Amino acid sequence: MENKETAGDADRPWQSYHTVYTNAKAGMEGVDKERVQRIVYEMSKGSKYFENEERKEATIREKIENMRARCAQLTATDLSQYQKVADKRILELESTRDLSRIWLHVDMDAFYAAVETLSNPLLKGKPMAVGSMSMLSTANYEARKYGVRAAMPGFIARRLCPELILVPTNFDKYNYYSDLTRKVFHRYDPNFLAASLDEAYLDITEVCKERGLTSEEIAKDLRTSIFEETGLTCSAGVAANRLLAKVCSDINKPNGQFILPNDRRAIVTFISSLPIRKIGGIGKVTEHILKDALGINTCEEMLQKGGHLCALFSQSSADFFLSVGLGLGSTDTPQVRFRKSISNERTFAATTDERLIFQKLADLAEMLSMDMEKEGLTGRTLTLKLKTASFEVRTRAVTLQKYICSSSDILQQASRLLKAELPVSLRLIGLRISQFNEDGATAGLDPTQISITRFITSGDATRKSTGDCCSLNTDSNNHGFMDDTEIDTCIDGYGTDSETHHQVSNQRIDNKFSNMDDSNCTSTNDAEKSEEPENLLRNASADQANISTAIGSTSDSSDALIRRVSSTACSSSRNLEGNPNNNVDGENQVEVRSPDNNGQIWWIDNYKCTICGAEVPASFVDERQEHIDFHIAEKLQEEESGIRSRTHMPRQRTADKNLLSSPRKPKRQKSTPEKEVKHIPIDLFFMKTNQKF
DNA sequence: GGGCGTGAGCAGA
DNA sequence: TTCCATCTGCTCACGCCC
Repeated sequence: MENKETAGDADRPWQSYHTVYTNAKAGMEGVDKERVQRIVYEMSKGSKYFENEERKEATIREKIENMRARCAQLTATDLSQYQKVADKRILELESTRDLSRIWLHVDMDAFYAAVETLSNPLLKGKPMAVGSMSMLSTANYEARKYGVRAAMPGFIARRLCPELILVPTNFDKYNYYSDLTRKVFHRYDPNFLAASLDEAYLDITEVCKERGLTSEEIAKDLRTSIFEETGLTCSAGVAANRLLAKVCSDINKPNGQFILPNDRRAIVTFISSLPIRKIGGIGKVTEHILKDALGINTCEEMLQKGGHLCALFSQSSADFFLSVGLGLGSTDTPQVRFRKSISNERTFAATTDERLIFQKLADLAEMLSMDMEKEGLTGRTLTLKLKTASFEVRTRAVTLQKYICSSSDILQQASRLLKAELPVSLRLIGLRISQFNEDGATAGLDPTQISITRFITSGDATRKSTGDCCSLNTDSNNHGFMDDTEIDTCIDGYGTDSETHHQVSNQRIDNKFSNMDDSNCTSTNDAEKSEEPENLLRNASADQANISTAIGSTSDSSDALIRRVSSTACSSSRNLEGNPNNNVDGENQVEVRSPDNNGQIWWIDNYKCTICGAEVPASFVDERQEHIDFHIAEKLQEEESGIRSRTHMPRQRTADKNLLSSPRKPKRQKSTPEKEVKHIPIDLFFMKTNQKF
């Protein structure tokens, strides 16, 4: 992909090692790219990761060769025909051009790093990155001068910049500052689209009119407000659509802005020389393919090679490329869209130990179940993701008759999928649930049975799809919907029982103030060391017995399941580093005190926040203060907006069994994103639109 | 042929 | 010393079934 990768490759093999680390990014203009590329290559060479990258590269090369071959087979007549198709399509696309709106894209400058510098001014002016030795989330501009950047492993970054300061992520802080920026955005466009914690799109058409200001003045005004109210700088881009606004915001980074007039000629001129990689949606692979197969380097060339694009790509892809060439993008404010999947994945030291692997699977099932419960989700497609020791990624999916959300259901199905892959050496396991129940129907039900069941249980069924959904396995009515396959799974699957959960929980507590790195997941933590293989086997047997009992629907098993759900759900709040379980003891969790009406915060047992359940020992003075500040700010914002907080709903709902019979909250109303201790999933804010237009 | 399920992969933050 | 993440949306290709 690099220009120089030809004759000198034998002497400088790193030039053909394609990584994202050498791509131009704001603040990296003066970087010695060759040095960075050499170091990245030398540190990666020979590793399994490197070998896998080479395999992937070979696959892409093969794809490109195929495309070239197909190109070569095109006759002049074929090309003429495809060119006509392209010309027609270009006219159609052009007719959709909308220059009536003014979009502004705001991008906070090195957001996480900037927030960390605000909290610790000693970091100012020093090369610093947020993340761990495994992976960096972002780097400040001082670090970028050395070639250090987001998505780079920390150990490589350290080699590039030995004095680099590494700061662990703290999503509480980022959420807090993100909320502050959003209050500002709201004043300019109440319907702004948050693309992530540090990015947003605003339709400023109306505010320009109302205030009688130009888009440039509005952008300047907004950036000033952001700085005054947060102490953080941002960059802005203004253009006729979101695709262009995003490109524009990158031009004068950091702390700058760029205005592209709503004028067709200006847009076409701007886009014509733009490298295709600058466009959102064109990543490393697409760039590689377009460049090497078709010789397309700039957006203008998308139009020039329109015939080839129509010949070689699907209609939707060709449309996207052509619209990029025309500088078209979304101008509408998209409808609110709900999330389509929810997942969890964890990397750990590669292992072939099946007991360990199943234990990690159980952890993930538990975490996923809690996340689903928090959002009141049930789904029926479960996807298991595996990354082998050689970095090969496999996914295995199953679509069920019924919607599930309980950890035991998830684990049963996931175990089935995993068993088929054994033996295998794994370094990552992930679980994803999709195909959500749009209807808010009850977990465990066959979707075809929803209507009639609702009818039968009218007035009561509605409560069952939210936080208490996981307890539905205790409902004897439910068993009518369990099919033979599921019974098989229950009998031979790796279930979990409360004892196993207890051990899992303890393991997490041990790590809860450590960074979110491999150490959380490796097999060498204390809790797992103490878990003797015999105990694991006993637990596995107990799991099977427990699940079999559940099928039998005895009241004992129901109670056990309720206790299990209750104890795990009580620990739903995650700590700052993303550790998913604060559970100490299911028994202790029953007592939950509400915050007082004045928003005062105090600590249960001198370590647990009464509002969100986050555990911060007394010795963590700064962290405690930050935590309190966060809740106070949250409270103030709620009072201002008049929106009732739902922050600790899941905790209360599951902790108090009496609430199991209370009416459920409306399902997945995301107009006000939930504030959690854990960072807010990006997609809750990101109303992703069709990139093709 | 269209819908659905599955698996792989790309992209972005 | 450390040794390449996590989460989500989306597209595409393929096979199966009606």
